Amino acid sequence: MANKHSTQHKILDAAQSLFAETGFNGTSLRQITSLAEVNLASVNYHFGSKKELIQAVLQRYLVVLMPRLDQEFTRLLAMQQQNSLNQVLSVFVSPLLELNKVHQNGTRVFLQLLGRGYTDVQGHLRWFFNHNYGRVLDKLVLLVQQACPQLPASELFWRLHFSLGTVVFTMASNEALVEIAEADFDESIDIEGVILRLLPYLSAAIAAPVSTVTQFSQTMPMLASEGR
Amino acid sequence: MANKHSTQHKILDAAQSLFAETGFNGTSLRQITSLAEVNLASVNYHFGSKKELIQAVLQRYLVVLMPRLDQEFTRLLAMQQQNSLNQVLSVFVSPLLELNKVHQNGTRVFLQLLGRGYTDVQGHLRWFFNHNYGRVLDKLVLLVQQACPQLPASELFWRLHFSLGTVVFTMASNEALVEIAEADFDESIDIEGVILRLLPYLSAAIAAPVSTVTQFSQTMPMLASEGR
DNA sequence: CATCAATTTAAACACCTGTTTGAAATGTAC
DNA sequence: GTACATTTCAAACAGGTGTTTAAATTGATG
Repeated sequence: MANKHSTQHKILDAAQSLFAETGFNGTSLRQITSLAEVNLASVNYHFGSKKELIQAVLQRYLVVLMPRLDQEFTRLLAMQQQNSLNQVLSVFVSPLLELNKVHQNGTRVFLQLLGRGYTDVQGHLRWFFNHNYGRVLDKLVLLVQQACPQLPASELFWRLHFSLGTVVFTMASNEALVEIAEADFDESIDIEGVILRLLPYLSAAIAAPVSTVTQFSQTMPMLASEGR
Repeated sequence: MANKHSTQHKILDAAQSLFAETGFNGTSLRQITSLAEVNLASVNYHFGSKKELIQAVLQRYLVVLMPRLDQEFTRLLAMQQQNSLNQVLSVFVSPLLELNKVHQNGTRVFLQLLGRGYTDVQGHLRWFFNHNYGRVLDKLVLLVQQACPQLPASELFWRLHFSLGTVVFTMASNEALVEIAEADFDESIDIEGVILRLLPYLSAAIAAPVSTVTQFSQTMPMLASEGR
């Protein structure tokens, strides 16, 4: 029933590759069933609808990743001494890379899918995610707040969203970027390399000094008043 | 012919709102012509195809923005003394905000469209952009390279793309973010405020110290060898 | 007003979409 | 082997997609 060559499994495998590559909206059920070599109707038979298939594809990774993250966050929160921002962000690395045990290239595929979830218009996915895993991410916010006590809450809010954008966008366009990078710099770069390049970037960004300039109009007033 | 209520203009206006909101693939010509209150066939008559319409929507902003950026980049490159990273990034602010003269909320809409061009699978757009404006962005890379001489070229490539992701994602979800921010922190924030918050974030991120760790496997070998 | 080009229009084109149907095939238990 | 539930299958469904066609309308020029 749940063996590796069952119809369900073949559909999930085919779907995740195509979803990651061309997005949820850009992938048709016929493409999926054709790649999986199963009948078109079997998607609706086994998963109900395309929406539920999308959620099932993501759930395969989330049920592994989120408990691991929750465990790490809880561990850091229980620490006596202050955690550095680098320490907080580093706890993502190991749980993310363990997704390679779920499936070949699991880490890359999952992050790509996550990006698709934000950039494709998939309202049901956002609800699904917040409803099931919102509490885990609350712990992350708390940890970053402790690591950067000098940051006002509003500034932290924006910077965490900036960072989410960095990750999500990078993963959504991952293929293209890796292609260009390998052609231009003759470096073979995998998902692990990208994650390791992200860490110092995000650490420095989130902990950046807060700007004293609050209004552009103060420095260049002629622009701010026009055309809006 | 080119007046504000011509069929062409009405199509471009309707198209840019829908494209920004639901992406290029997620928007149908019938939605566009319905919102613009013109006949369906007029899109193909005036623009040729949907692809060319997408390019025309972006071109309206690019022909304003890119010469301005080019001019600023050239000015900075001609300077005798070294430019700081902050100075380099700051030259984006004024040209971007001037897009509000092209159209109401032009800055936000343009940045949203730019993001859609990357996340939707639009190969023709990438070609169109590189072919027409590749040389301008080469100057930017040169400027950042001069401002951060310690950064290897490949590291700089990735960080510039990370930064593009930050900007694009933030603008794509700008409406929602501003709403939450205003409700939670009682601050009124517009596109200008967001751009000003981005500057120190991106400056610190791009200039971050380069990690000495090049392979995660060096620190946790048991993970790297499994499942890939 | 007549002529000719530019534009708008409704209709149809061929193809793709997710989903449903009912019969055929397969697996399972007695 | 017979009965029953599970799964597979080809076909059709209703609706959407970008694009094309040819006729109707409009605009400008002489």
